[in-house]
Amino acid sequence: MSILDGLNDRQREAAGHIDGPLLIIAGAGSGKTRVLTHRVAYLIKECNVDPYNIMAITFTNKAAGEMRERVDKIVGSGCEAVWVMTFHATCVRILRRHIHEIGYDNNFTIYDTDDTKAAMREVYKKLQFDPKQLREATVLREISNAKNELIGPDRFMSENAGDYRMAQIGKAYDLYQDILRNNNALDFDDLIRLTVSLFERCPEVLANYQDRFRYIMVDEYQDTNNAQFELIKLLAAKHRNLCVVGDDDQSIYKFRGANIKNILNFENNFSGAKVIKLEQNYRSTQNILNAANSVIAHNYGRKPKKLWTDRDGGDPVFFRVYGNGREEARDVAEQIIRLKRRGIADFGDCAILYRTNAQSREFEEQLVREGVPYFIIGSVNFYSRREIKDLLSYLKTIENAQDDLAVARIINVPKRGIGQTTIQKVMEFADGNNMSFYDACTMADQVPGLGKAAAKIEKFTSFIYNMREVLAQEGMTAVLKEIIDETGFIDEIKKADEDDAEDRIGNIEELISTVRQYEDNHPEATLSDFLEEAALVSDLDSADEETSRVLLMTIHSAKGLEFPHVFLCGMEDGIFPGFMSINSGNEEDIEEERRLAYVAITRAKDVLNISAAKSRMVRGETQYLPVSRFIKEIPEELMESENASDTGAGFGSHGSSFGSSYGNKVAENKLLKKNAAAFLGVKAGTASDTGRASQQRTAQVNTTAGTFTRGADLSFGAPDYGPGDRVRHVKFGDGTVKAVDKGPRDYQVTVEFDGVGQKIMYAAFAKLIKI
DNA sequence: CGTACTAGTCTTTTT
DNA sequence: GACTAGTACG
Repeated sequence: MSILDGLNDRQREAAGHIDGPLLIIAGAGSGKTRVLTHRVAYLIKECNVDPYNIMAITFTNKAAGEMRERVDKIVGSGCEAVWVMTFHATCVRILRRHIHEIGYDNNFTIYDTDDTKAAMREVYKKLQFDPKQLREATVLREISNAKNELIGPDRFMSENAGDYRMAQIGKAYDLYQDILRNNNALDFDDLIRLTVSLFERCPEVLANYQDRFRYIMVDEYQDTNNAQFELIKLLAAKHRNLCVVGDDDQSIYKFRGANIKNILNFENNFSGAKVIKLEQNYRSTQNILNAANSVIAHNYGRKPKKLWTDRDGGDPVFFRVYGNGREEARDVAEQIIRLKRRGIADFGDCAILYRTNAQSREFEEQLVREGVPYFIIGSVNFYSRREIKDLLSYLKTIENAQDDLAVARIINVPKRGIGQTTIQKVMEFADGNNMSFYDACTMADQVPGLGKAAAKIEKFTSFIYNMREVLAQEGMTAVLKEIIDETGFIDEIKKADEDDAEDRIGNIEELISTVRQYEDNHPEATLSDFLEEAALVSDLDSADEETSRVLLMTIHSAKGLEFPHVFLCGMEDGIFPGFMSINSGNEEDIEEERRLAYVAITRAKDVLNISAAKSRMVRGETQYLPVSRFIKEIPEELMESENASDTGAGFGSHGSSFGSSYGNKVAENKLLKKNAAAFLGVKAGTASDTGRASQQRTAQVNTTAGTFTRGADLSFGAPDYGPGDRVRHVKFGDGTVKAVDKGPRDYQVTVEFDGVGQKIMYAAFAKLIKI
């Protein structure tokens, strides 16, 4: 009995092809992970390949983990030596060993997007650039693009000397690299780029890895950028046993440098390549596949393929149009509840997908209101939350204080009375004496013009010094707890703002237990090992631990996942496809969005619900957008459409209650919004109590102004509840109002929440609903 | 030096 | 609408 039994013919052919370049075009749901894992097992078990000689590269930790697990299962012990890692982790591993050979320090830290922005702000200060003329984000994007093309600062500057704007960017690039270098830091793009340059400049290092990795596999090959392509090409050059798996129709990462040509031209780049297509889909119903096939057929220049399944028919694709975004969200929540109640699906079988993260809020609100358990993936990565980053910066500083940005981040967190001017002075001193910021801090008494601040800095450095002792004696969990206790970190958060203090403290607790777990599982690991892992982890990696909750995520995050019931929302021109791609006038941008639509549709196993809204709040403005062009690309006979817009004039519906005529509704709404705010403002001036009269008055205002009295506007009006009333909060649930106090800006409300306890919050912020 | 408020920007998508 | 950098004031 062979390992390859149980695969279909195509899959078996792919997994069993061992020598020479191989391209596997794997349609959505065609079992590509299965093929990859079986191939690894086959190499080891039946071809006697040493696991040490095999490498599999993925894009996400999740994919890597999954593959590792499945290989373990088939092969059993002995496959630990196989490298199954992300591109970034692979490069880090190589660079940690060899980067000194191209003049860097092996002990580098890794900068995430936030750190990168901070570094760029530094650049702007030094070069006296004006962010209004040239945005930091633009420069960072250009730098990233350059790095993906393996263009360093020198080449960038010489190639762009003629163009003023680009020359400015070149200067920024150059200084940005200096700053990273001084902080002993690499950004994500550097990890790849410098590995390539290591290989190019040190042939013996390259030869070493070429000999080691005789069999190389790359997952999601359509997402590789040029730097990653070079990396693979170099590694595979000797043995040419390169197997790449991908789907050109699912290439959705152009914005971060992915080059779809890598997969389209694979046969040209690797002569003698074999190409195998996997077109049988094991996931979706035929109806869903037909919809996906019809949409993607509108793209040009793709590798022709057509998914098929033996799951005949199935439900039609449901398409509903709502009056506005809130109706859409509410109805999706209700539909999910109905599915659950009828025993058709569990919460965990449902996923809500959208184009942009900003769309998640409305769904979150409605799900909370309906009491549906949910989990949002990706809005804010755990490790980039402020309190977490602060604590990680402490750990970084304790580990080695070479990263100026990390030190500067925490030197006054919690408040130590060390202000911006003091930091500035120390920085100048550090620059002038060619030392790190932290080293300058340790000799604060010699920095001119510090005065009393010097003593405060001294206290800080001696604190760090003590923590290093604790780390050495008691380990990382202990230091982390010590930092939190000694600095009064949690009290500071409690003091700062009442609203999300709970969340933040919860995050901190989670960090502590993560560190403890890590320490337990890796007794030999150092603090820097942990920090490295933290730098390369994303939110998505924890997705499958969430079992019985509705998952909310962007379509990008959903790639590679599948759900019995998918709700694909916000299908409007301007949202999906987005304005950017419509306005660019470049058909390629629309094609990229269409591929994204294809990815979205093919996530659904059993039922696909698509929805759009006639009007929607975008960036604080109501927009009226037409139904997405992609909807029209789905044949009518596959769809069941419904106009689900709420025609009643109740709370939440736009326009109708004002008896407005058609015409320029957007402008009209803006005007009404202004008037409503002004009206409320007047009332606020006179409302000195929270008694019944003002309650009624506000209630009246609310009906008149409809949905316009939300958010900041409300801060002028008195709340429509008072002590003793029952209220509902989106996060904390139901509770009883204890007190309402008028504060300087807003009403402070004290509520005793059932089971959650007492909270003090601002009325405008809390958005409490009287029940 | 810290705060409290204002003005301006921003939105695609993420390893 | 949300967030952030910048500014005026205590």
